[in-house]
Amino acid sequence: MDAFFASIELLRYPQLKGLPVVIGGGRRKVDDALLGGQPQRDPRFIPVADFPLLKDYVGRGVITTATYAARRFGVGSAMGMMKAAKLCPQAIVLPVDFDEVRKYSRLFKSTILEIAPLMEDRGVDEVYIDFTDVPGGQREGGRVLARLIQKAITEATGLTCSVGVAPNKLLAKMASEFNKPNGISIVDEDDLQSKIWPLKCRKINGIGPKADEKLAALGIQTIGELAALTPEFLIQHFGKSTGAWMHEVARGRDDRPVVISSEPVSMSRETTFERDLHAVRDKTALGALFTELCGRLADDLARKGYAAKTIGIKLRYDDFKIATRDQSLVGYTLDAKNIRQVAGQCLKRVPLVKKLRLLGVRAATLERLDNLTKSAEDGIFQVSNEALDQSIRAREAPEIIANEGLGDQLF
DNA sequence: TCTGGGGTCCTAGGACCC
DNA sequence: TCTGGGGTCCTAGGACCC
Repeated sequence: MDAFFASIELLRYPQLKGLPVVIGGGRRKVDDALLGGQPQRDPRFIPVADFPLLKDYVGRGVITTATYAARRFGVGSAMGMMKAAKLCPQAIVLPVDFDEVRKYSRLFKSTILEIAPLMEDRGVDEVYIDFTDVPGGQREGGRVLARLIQKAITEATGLTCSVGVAPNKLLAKMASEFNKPNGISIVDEDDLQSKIWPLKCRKINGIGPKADEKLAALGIQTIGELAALTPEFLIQHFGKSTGAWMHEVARGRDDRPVVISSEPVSMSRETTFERDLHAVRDKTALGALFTELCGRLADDLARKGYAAKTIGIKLRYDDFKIATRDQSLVGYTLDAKNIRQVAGQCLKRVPLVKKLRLLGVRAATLERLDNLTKSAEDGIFQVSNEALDQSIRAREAPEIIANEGLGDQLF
């Protein structure tokens, strides 16, 4: 979907069309009292001058999406708001409306499914579609069906999307970037040298900042240059798995299937504080936030029908270093109090000297509640709170307390 | 006043088991 | 006085993606 979060807001506030708008923000939201909470005011007629500007934004948020007008100023996804404000102070800033995003996400996906049933979900605004066997899917190399899908999505949502058509997911993903917004791009094996090899390695889905930096240090900038390297050389520098993979993708080869359904692996809740917190000085606030996160995680598990065998925590310190700890239980839980208790044990094992910027709680090794019926016949069971307590007690006396006893005082 | 939140997958060492 | 070869599970960290 093109500039998904921003485009959704433009449906609500069409008067902002063509203007630089950024969506995002952290805990300290823009003053949206003006925009939300006033149902009597028709959003379409709120004067542009009444919208909050990026230059007035205060807080730690990042940009989720920028309209194409804002992108011209160098503003883009994942950029800190403060940095963006310097580049484009006059941009209008709006918070993410997650309910609305979910609504449109479901809408465009169900529209696709009516046309092509083999769809892989890749997040709120992206999917892979296998239309090998969709009737008419091969006409004009796929262009006819791509157009049909675009049209159906726009009719259903008022939003545009860009489609890449290719023999595999790797190339389709790259192709989808070629003609944004509202574009279609068709790439096949014959286009490898002309369309793929001139691209930067970073355009490969799976090569991020670290791998790109390493490649650059080896003098490799483009996918064509990557393709010229031997598998032995790549394996020597990137390891057996990554090296062999790089050799394949540089040739446009990818045999991953389109996966139409999958089970979640983990669920988590985390929050970045408005200001860095100290474990001792801010222990009341921290404790309350911690309990709140555990409660929200428990709600998520219950709503989606899962229990977890592993509970973990995540901290980000003021220097941006991350620490994680986790603990597996004898059984499965989705109880907020259990989660809070186990997560509290994890917290005792991590140094709490530096100030904290972020705190998170994670549930992993998930099992569907349907598979956890009380009967032990299938060998899986919902553990009782008593058994869970035992499991927790058996693991007390944490190995490292760099800050002797501090965790105990706190949690 | 730089730098969100929710995910997946991989690696690597150690425990433990057969 | 030298010490297998699987396998699984647990834990911590890190790269990457949307």
